[in-house]
Amino acid sequence: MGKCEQCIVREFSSLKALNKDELIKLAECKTSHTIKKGNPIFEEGDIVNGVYCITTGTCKLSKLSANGKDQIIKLVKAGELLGQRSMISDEPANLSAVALEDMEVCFIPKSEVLSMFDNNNQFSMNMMKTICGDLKDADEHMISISQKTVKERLAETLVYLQETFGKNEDGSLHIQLSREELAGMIGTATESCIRLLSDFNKIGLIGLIGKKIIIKDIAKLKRIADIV
Amino acid sequence: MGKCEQCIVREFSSLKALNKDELIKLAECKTSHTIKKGNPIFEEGDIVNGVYCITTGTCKLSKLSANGKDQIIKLVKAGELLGQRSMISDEPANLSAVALEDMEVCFIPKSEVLSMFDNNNQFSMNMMKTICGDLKDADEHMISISQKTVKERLAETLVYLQETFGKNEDGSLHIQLSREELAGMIGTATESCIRLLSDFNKIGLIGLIGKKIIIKDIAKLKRIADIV
DNA sequence: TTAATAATATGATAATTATCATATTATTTT
DNA sequence: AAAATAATATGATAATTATCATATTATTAA
Repeated sequence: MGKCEQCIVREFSSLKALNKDELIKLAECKTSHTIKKGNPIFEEGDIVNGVYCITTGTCKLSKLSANGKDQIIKLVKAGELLGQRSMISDEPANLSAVALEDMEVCFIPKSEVLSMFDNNNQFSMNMMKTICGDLKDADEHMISISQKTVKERLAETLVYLQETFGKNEDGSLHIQLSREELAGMIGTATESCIRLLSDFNKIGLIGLIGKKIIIKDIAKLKRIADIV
Repeated sequence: MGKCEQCIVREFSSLKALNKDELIKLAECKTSHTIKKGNPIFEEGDIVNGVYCITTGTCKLSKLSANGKDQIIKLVKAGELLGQRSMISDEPANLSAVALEDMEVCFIPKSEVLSMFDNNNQFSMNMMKTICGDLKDADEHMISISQKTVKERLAETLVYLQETFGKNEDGSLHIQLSREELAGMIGTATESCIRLLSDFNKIGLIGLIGKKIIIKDIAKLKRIADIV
């Protein structure tokens, strides 16, 4: 059982408000889990009786729609918490969380989170701020889907992926998404996504080496995305 | 200065957790305001140093995009609170709130809300749940925009408007939105929205009397919207 | 390694939606 | 009430995007 005190990722989430005693208590009740790439942490409809703290790896939060398309709502990375919304709302999960790479997560039971809410106002406030941030992001994502073209959204998403998850030594995007997943993020058909990537490749904005994507002209991508 | 104790709308928001003493204290620090139809309660970029409790009327939360289109994120009605997100995030408002009809609102200063957070856990929890609900709605709205056609979204929105805001004696939707605003809600061009309303009218799903919209076949609208 | 399967790519086409033009009808102002 | 303005309506067309078909290339399983 790892010590939460020595875990650096907690500094990046609401958990940073916890004091030494709270961290010791947390270390005793949390459970650690390994999730292999492609496997779910939880799925739509599951009762999520606590929150997951991501130690390593990244996952997608997505929802499968009637027509079989998987819309990706958000990517969640190490340091962030997962499942707060369902836990707080006392509702089954609205979205599925699936690992995009091998992950390590710690599960913190609901009773523990609620007791931290009671005893640590800063923790509650942090959690509220996080959820408010998610809400703002969701609103902006909505406007983006509604008012930007697929091309603009693809450009925007490529920039986001590089700036949020970085790149490998060869310059390619570190986070590995299939074309289908990328399409699911920007809300379009897989073929449309592939076609536009091809276009971006032809005009030298990006490079495509197998499934890898290398951003070559981020300034121009930003201009296309209209990120001012 | 009205007494919050005797105000029924508080029962419909997070404020329902407040006890008698808290309500008396609230009545002393709140300020009441009248907002005429079409006027803003706050605008994008404003610092919202508290929350508004809506006593009467409905407003739209929207964001003006670069191309001049006003995307409506959400309608907020009597009994609900307004401005929590900005207040909690300590950020300027991300959206504008504009009255769709004459409104009465009470402004509760931030200091008061924070003190209620500190002293009343149920209030904090209610507020969290509300924001989580908003987040869920935003996610679902996003998926709807991304995966449904304009026709499906229009049907969905008409059903929502009737079920949420009711209808007048003549059967027309009680909430009065211009075609432009309706288009802004479903994320399409005004002309497209008008054209589809025309189509719905021709096949008898709705009636159009001037600007008024009368839902004639809600079951079929639901089927089109794919609300199961 | 070879076969089987899945992912990526591209062409052809259809469907959806936006845009521009222009009526028509309301609403407001003078 | 008449003129001016704004909102609603509809046609014509262009642009965007989805869908279906079919290669081509990777990846996995046998």
